[in-house]
Amino acid sequence: MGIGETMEAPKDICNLLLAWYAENKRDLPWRKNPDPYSTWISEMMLQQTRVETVIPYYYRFLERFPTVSVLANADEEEVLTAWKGLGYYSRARNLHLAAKIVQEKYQCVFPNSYQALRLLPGIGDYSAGAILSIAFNQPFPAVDGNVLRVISRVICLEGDISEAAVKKKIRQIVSDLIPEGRAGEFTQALMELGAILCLPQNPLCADCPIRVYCLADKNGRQDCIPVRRQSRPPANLDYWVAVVRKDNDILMQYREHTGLLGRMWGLPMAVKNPVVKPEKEFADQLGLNLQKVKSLGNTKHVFTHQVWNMEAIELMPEESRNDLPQGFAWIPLGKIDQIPIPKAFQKIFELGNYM
DNA sequence: AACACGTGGGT
DNA sequence: TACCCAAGTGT
Repeated sequence: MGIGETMEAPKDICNLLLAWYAENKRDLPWRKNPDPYSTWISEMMLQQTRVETVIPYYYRFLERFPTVSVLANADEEEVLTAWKGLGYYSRARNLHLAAKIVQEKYQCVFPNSYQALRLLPGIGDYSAGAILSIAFNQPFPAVDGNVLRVISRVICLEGDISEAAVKKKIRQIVSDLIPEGRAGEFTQALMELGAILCLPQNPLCADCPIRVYCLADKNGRQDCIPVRRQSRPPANLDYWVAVVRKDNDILMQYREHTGLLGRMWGLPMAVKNPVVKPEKEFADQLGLNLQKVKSLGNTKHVFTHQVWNMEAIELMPEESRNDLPQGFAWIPLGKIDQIPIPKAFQKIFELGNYM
């Protein structure tokens, strides 16, 4: 800093960041009118999900559920159907539940305090900070993956960012940085920097507005930071998936309450077993005599912690019976896009050209 | 603290 | 290909 520079670093960082943001921010739909409801919806959708993925869901969702009241009074199944394909379906259930709470407890006026927001299901520390700063311009830090990356690089922090103590430290730093009266812009500027310049791999440091303040860049550590403990490799599972077809109906299963894809509609599955034929396995499971029509081929679906290697088998019931075991139902092909079916099973339908 | 919880895009 | 990891939360 030269003589006559009275600006302190924190303030300078904020000014550079805000000026850069004003020039370079993306034109995102939820930035048009950051009211509490639409900010909340966008934040729930954006959890662990890319902006480009969220955009079409965001438009459709707000069109169908334009207010807290409409959302609160909708059927859960319709909310889940609107969420279909986005993943992490507990977000949709929590969203629906939270809307009911906002309606009952706050007469549909979205709460604007940290304590009240944190009590709503689906709103954790990050989302509370994001909603308070973006929708209410209150000086709360919102520390997401972007901010963790930006700040850990700026201070050249070599500690593991998945540790609570490290997150806490970064939250404090961000909190101290928030400029007076500009919390919303600042939150978004920090995240935007992480999203478009301070990238996980090959950050574009040459274009960074706060490069002069970045200690990782100064030390040549920008490619090593942030440090994150590596996750356990996913388990590999081999399944048969049954497509039992009766005229235009497909036999589907409402999945059990808990666990992966719980309370979503799926297809009957069985762990592959080399000493049993799939038609026999599914016949036992479904209480139907089944005939194998053909194998529809294999497809893979990757979750964070599991990989499903699926062989889809088309089967035909040998007799027409209507008493199915608990949780199973015949669903007309044309109705399938109106019920919540996760991507893993959508892939099976595509494999067999059913849709 | 560590893991479950979806999906997709980038390298 | 395989791996990383994304505007995280709940348990």
